[in-house]
Amino acid sequence: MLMTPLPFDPIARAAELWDDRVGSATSMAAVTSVMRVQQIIQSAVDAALKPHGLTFARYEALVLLYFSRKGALPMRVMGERLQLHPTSVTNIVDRLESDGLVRRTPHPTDRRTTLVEITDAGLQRRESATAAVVDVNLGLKGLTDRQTEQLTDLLAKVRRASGDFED
Amino acid sequence: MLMTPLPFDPIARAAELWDDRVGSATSMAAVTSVMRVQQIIQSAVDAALKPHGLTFARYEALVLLYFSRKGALPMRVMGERLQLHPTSVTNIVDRLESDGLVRRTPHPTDRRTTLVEITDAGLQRRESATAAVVDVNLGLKGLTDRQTEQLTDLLAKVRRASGDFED
DNA sequence: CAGATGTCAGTTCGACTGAAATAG
DNA sequence: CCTATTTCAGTCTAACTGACATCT
Repeated sequence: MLMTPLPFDPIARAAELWDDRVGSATSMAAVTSVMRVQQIIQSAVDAALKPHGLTFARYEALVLLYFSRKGALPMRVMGERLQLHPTSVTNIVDRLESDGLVRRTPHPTDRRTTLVEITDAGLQRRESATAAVVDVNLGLKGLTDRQTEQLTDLLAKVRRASGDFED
Repeated sequence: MLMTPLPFDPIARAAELWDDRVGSATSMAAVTSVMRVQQIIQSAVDAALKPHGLTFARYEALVLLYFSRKGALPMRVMGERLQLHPTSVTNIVDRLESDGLVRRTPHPTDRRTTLVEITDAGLQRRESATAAVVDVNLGLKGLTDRQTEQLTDLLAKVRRASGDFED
């Protein structure tokens, strides 16, 4: 969607009002900022992936399989890693499979579980799509490498405190 | 959705693999972190708002009107501020209006534009919902006030560089 | 006339709930 | 019997496209 920039920072302005009327604006501003930056990244990445016939969710699934030791994972594990609802995993794998990027395989020992394996076409698609995504990542403009690491660290603290991971 | 934490930081681990195989992992890790934290916040806020019959998008619209000088704004301005597609504004206002939280009014001079005005019920709903949201904001745990401000500042740099606002 | 504003119809996406089938 | 894994049917949200009516 085409978006013309506002002539001021709407989050900073909302924070002033919030502080006046509600109090504790610092965390509200941070929350709103995260939501907004996610929106910016999501639309940039989706636009970059569109020519490759992928959404960000499907691209993430493809990358997860690519990174896995055997190029294959159980559906349940995919849901765990990507923090997806089981039915969302089914949905996403359905679409990847109908595009031939992924293949369902029976698990050798546990007949309940379905293995999802990335195909050669999937590997190729991941590669071409990644080039597009990297351009956008580098489009995390405005930050030095040092600041980018700071951002990741701060967000990791939030994630850990929210039970996203342990250790 | 119920989520058990992973025993490691999946983003840090992915960054190692990414670095090995793709390069430039720092911005990839930051991007993934933003996406993940947004997901955490979104589901926490949605859960907090559900008893109040609001989604985050509708709550944001309510707050925007509450903050506006006259408690009323044209649809187009709402879309601009909330970065929403015109049809999404129509959709969201439709639902708020059918819940009696908002009212469509003709613009006094420009007959093309529709003003959206927050009702008394809307003001009350915003107030009760805000209590729930503030609890979640304070649930941006793991960060000191100083770190929260740092986070907002870093994200503001990204937003500015992406043309989210000027000045 | 061109441009702005809002709506409508219809599609896509992904999260969700509840239920079921199958297997451990 | 109870639990785990996946799927299916259907709902809900919100973004999007394209078309349109209305108005400046």
